[in-house]
Amino acid sequence: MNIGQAAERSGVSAKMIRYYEGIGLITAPARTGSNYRVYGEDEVHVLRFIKRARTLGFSVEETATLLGLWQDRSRASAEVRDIAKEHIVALETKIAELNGMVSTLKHLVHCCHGDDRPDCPILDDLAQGNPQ
Amino acid sequence: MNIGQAAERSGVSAKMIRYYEGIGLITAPARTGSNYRVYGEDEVHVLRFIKRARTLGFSVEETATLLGLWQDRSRASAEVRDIAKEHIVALETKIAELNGMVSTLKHLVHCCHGDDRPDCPILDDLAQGNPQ
DNA sequence: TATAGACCTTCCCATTATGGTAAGGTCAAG
DNA sequence: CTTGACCTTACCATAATGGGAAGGTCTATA
Repeated sequence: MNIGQAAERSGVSAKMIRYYEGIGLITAPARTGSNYRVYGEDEVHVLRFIKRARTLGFSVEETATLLGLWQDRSRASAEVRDIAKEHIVALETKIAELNGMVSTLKHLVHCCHGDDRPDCPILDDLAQGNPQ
Repeated sequence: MNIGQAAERSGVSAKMIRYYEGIGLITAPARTGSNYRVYGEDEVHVLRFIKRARTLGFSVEETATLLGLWQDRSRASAEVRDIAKEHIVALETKIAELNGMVSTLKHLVHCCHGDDRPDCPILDDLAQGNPQ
C-alpha cells in the first residue's frame, strides 16, 4: 500500500511517517519503480505501536526504546516497566506544576471583581508590588 | 544598569531579554556610546511582570496582552479576568489529558510483573493486538 | 487518447521558548 | 598594558508537527 493508506490505517500522518523514517525510528520501506514508498501490514503495526506510545505521552526517543524492546523477543519486562514508571513520575511532576499554576490563578480570579473598573488583583499580583 | 544586572534583578536571562526586545514584547532600551543596552527600574519592573506571567504558564502572546492591560490605566478588570479564566480552562484540559495518560500507564505497570521474563502487558498494550 | 484530479516525491520554512557558541568590541582593576 | 568579565550581533539547535511549492505518477473518465 502507499503512504496515504498506511497513514490512514495507522493514524500517523504521511508527513510524520516520512519524518520517522528520516530520523531512523522506522526503517525505510521498499519503493516502487516510480519511487513511491510501499508498506505492508508489518509496517502498519509498527506505526500503530508508535502512535499509541506517542498518545501515552512517551517522547519519540522513549518510543524508539520501547519499539526496540518490543521487537526484542528476549527482553526483560522489568526494563519496560522501569521506563513506564519513570514516565509516570515525569507526568506527575508536570501535573503538579500545572495544578500549582491553576490554584494560584483561581485564587487571583476569585479576588478580582471582574467588572469595568480598572482595579485588578490579577495584574497587581503579576506586577508583584511594582509601581505603575 | 547593563543587561546582566537587569537579568539578575528580574530573573529573566539576558538572552531572553534580547529576545523579548526582538519580538517587540518590550521596547528597545537606550544605548551607551559603546552600544550597550541601558536599563532602569521601570524596565526591570516590566521584566519581572513578564517573568511572573510566564511562571504562571501564560504564553508570551498572552503575556503581551496582559502587559498591555497592565500599562493601560483605564482597562476593565473583567478583561484580565477573562484571560485568566481561559488560561485556567486550558491548563485544566492539559491536566486532564495527562491524568488520563498516568492512569492508563499505572494500570499497565500494575499488570506487568516486571521480572526478567519477556512477557509484558505494557508492550502488548502498545502493540494493541498487533502480532509479533 | 488526453486530461483532470488525486496521489506521490523532495525540499524548504514556520512554529515556541530557550539555550549555546563564536567572533569581536568594551570596560575596569591590577 | 594585560586580563577577565562583561557586552554586541549572528547563527545554530532543540521537539514534533504542519504547510506549501514544484514537479512526477497513476487512474478514471470524457
